[in-house]
Amino acid sequence: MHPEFETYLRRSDLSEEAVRKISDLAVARKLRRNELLLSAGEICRHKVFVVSGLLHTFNISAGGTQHILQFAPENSWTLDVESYDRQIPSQVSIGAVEPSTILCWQKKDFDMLLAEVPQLKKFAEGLIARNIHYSRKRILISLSATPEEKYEDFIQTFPDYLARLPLRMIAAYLGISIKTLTRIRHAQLQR
Amino acid sequence: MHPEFETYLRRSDLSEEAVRKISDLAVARKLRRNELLLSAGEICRHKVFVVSGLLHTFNISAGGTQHILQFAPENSWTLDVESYDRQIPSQVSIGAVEPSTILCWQKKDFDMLLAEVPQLKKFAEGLIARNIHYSRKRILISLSATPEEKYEDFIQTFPDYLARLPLRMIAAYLGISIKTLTRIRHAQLQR
DNA sequence: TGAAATTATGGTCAGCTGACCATCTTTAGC
DNA sequence: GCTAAAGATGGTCAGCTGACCATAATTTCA
Repeated sequence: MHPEFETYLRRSDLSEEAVRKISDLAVARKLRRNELLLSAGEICRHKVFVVSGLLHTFNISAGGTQHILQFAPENSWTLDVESYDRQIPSQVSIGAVEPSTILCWQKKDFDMLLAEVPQLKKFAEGLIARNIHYSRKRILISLSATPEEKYEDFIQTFPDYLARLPLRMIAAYLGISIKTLTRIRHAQLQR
Repeated sequence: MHPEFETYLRRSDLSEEAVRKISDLAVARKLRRNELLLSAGEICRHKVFVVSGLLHTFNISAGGTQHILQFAPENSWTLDVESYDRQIPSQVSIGAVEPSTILCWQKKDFDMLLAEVPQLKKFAEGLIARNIHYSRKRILISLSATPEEKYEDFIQTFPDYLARLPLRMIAAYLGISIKTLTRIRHAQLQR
């Protein structure tokens, strides 16, 4: 039904039965470039898996500046976790950076799957742990690193994003201005 | 055995049997002011509950500047999550800001409790969700807020910390210099 | 393919921020 | 209670950073 997703799940040691059960409840959807999956103010009602393409979770501040909380490339998950968990309006938007294909589960269906498929529960816990570890790292970097160190860490951590994202989005993710990012890159060229 | 902790657990609807089972495996410990519970480089081997006092999780960067990831007041939990989960050396230290009393569980004991006490598992999941929501908020603020907005948000979110913490620690938590924090406070006095 | 939009870079400048140092106040701990 | 340490504030200054504007290159999509 959703072959790429099923391959992804099987790699994580889920049984064929579990894979089928999960996959059967997913609904596929395509997003055009710049199309929004979730707008700030709406309630996030779906768990989302990215089959192909690239999404980003962002917020536009009062002055109109964009700030990016997360990128979600193929074979990753995304949603606004607070809005999804509590079913309250989201503070952020989720949109497609590239044309993308995604799978969506209704919250009630996914909750049911988590309750009935222990392997999925275990798998989800692993994702959550990774998420927590990475958030900690990001907070520590935002506290301690210079703009140049932030950029260096970014291209080390996500080597392929440099070619897929406009620089202004990298700046919006790092919390520095595009001008500062350009200056860093210019300085690095001199070396 | 540990009355304050047991009261805390009971408030979260854990059965008396569960409370007893969890409490029985805890070992109490006292920390003097500035005493370290975990030093960077060590492996975090315990789950820790703060009965009284105040701990902080921090990192000292190359230049000698302190950066604070988290405060843990009475009735909260703390540990270095990545070091604990993977049993690898920690990048951060945990120390007592105030003289404190804590409870410690060995990782293997707590893992056993999580497996055998479903109510505890559920409870822990709630804590994890709160942690994730707050981390997201903190990342968004670090990306988008001015130093003054960060300070305002801090005293809104943690009203009582202002009286318990030296300002330099608040600055170290917000990722701004003590000088900038002083300037903000000075400016606010003028109004 | 071609026109419009987006993107990247550079110049300039104001001003915020942090580093360093000194002073005064408060707190800790014996 | 007393002494030493820690903390908070202020002055000064260099320089990093972002805002604004212009230009050139690239990409999108009709």
